[in-house]
Amino acid sequence: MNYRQQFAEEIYTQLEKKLDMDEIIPLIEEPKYNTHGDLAFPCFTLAKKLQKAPRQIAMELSEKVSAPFLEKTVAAGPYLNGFLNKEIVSKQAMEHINKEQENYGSLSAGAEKTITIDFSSPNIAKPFSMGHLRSTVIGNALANISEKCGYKAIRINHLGDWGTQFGKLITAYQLWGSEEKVRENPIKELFHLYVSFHEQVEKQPHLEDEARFWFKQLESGNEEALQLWKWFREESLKEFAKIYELLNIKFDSYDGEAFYNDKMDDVVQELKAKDLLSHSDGAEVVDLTDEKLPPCLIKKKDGATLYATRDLAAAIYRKKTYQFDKSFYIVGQEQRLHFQQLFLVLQKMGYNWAAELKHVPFGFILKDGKKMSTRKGKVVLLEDVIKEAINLAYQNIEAKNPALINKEEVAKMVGVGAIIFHDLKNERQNNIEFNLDEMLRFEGSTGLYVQYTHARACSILRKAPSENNLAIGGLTDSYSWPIIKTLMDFPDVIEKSFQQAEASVVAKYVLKLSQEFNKYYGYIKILADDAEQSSRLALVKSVTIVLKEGLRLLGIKAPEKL
RNA sequence: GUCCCAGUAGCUCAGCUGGAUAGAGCAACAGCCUUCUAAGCUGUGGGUCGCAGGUUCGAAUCCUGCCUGGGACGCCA
Repeated sequence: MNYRQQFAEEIYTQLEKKLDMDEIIPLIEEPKYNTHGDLAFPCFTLAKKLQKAPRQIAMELSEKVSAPFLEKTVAAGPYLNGFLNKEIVSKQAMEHINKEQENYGSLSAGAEKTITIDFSSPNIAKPFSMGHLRSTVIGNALANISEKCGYKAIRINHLGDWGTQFGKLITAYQLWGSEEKVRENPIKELFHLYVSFHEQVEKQPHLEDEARFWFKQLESGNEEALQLWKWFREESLKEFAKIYELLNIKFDSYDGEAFYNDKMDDVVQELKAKDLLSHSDGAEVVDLTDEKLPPCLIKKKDGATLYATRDLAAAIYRKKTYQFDKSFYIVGQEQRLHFQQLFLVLQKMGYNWAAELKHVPFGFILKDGKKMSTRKGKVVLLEDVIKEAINLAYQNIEAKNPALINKEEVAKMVGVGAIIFHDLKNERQNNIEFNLDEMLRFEGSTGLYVQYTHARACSILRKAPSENNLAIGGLTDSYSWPIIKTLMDFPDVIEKSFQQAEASVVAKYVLKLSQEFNKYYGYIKILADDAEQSSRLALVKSVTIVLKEGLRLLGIKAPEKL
């Protein structure tokens, strides 16, 4: 079904080996304008080799190249353009998709391989911010896409459940906290305490010492501190679980920072044994001047470890535990340097598998062009945003289709879908200006647009005479053709999105397919009772299969009725 | 100061590993529901692709410099 490859082969034989297949394949492109056909081969590179004008080469090739899957080849200036045989190609494509169903587009590149994906990783006792949403949504989509490529994906939520902020929190709790309030609304109350601490510390600097003291107590196993920490952690996890439930995301591991506390000593010892540690201003570091990077800090002056130490321990532990072939870290772009350092240190330790570690950075969510500040408590709560989206979706359903049976359920799919899609439709590196109105928009290039298209298509299938036993024939009209071609692109889209670790590739794809289908829907009466009806229905069915699967990869549900 | 990311229509963004005439959505305006879900479709207007060089048969795309915005740069994560 790979016509690009076949087209290249035809050219290859006709060229009598003047160019290798490896040289021809990347040259083949899709013409920008459909009047130019489906495949194009520019002859510029050949012109030099053959000492002939590109136009002439194209002309000569057009007379020679032919194959059953090609309707014709035409020389258009320096290009050799190939037109696919719509009858044969469309029949094959639709038969294939309807046979494979949701497995269409699955790849085997990752078969027998494992990938760990570190994502979401919220901080305990702090609200789930919009920034964490990005990591969560991108990571989940990439995990799904990895699985589609054949990998076994391990979803790891590397919780921020350790660190000096707990000293601050315990201090604040003992001064101003109440058990009752925390139980009532854990995250809000804990976050309130955290914010209060930062407010008060300006007037009472000794609070910092108090916080340090309590963190020290925590580290050395003080029972009181430990009990509080455990409690805060549990309450926070309960809150996060609500959000993951709404987003329909599950993890294989919640081993966060605290989990590695007892595993860092070994790492430090190993670094010492391998003679990688050096002293600098009282701290212990791995020097990276050869790599033109600032040194990687391993231990503070006071002997405490740092996040680099923790991440080293985590990487080594994960390699041992999961035997991964690849490992992704879905973490904001501001931590680029940290991951560069981390991977280099692992290399220096002799771990060649460090080459398979990949930081997948993403842009900020900005408020008025600036990074949102969490310390001052000015944060938009994700849970509120999701609830608002669901609520709005519900109102829309009430207005447009009040007879719908399971309105609450569908509203949830639509509202959550809107938020996920809004995040995934653009390249992850772009910064996003926080804009609630835009997130909750339900027209144009949105998740709903895709869901709506899917529901429309499903509606047609419900009305079709008999959905089963479709006698699929080829479709040759110009309205179905772009859909067929886009449907055929799906496997390539999966591959590309995985290689680039870019879920937006899939999001853009489902938008494009939806757009083409909606045009078709407008022009063609699908249920018209004529000889091609079953073929058209096969096309509609193919579209629903691919849209549903594409949305699933992004983490979005595709209701059959809207 | 050094390094990283970005700069394309009024706004938000596409543009595949260089290829033919620069593409969507939103916003504006004009149309399309007795007929498969109008949360849709069709049409119109709107561009010195940040600036200046360079490489090439060919540059929005690659290289260099500059400008603008954001970020990172040792004891937070």
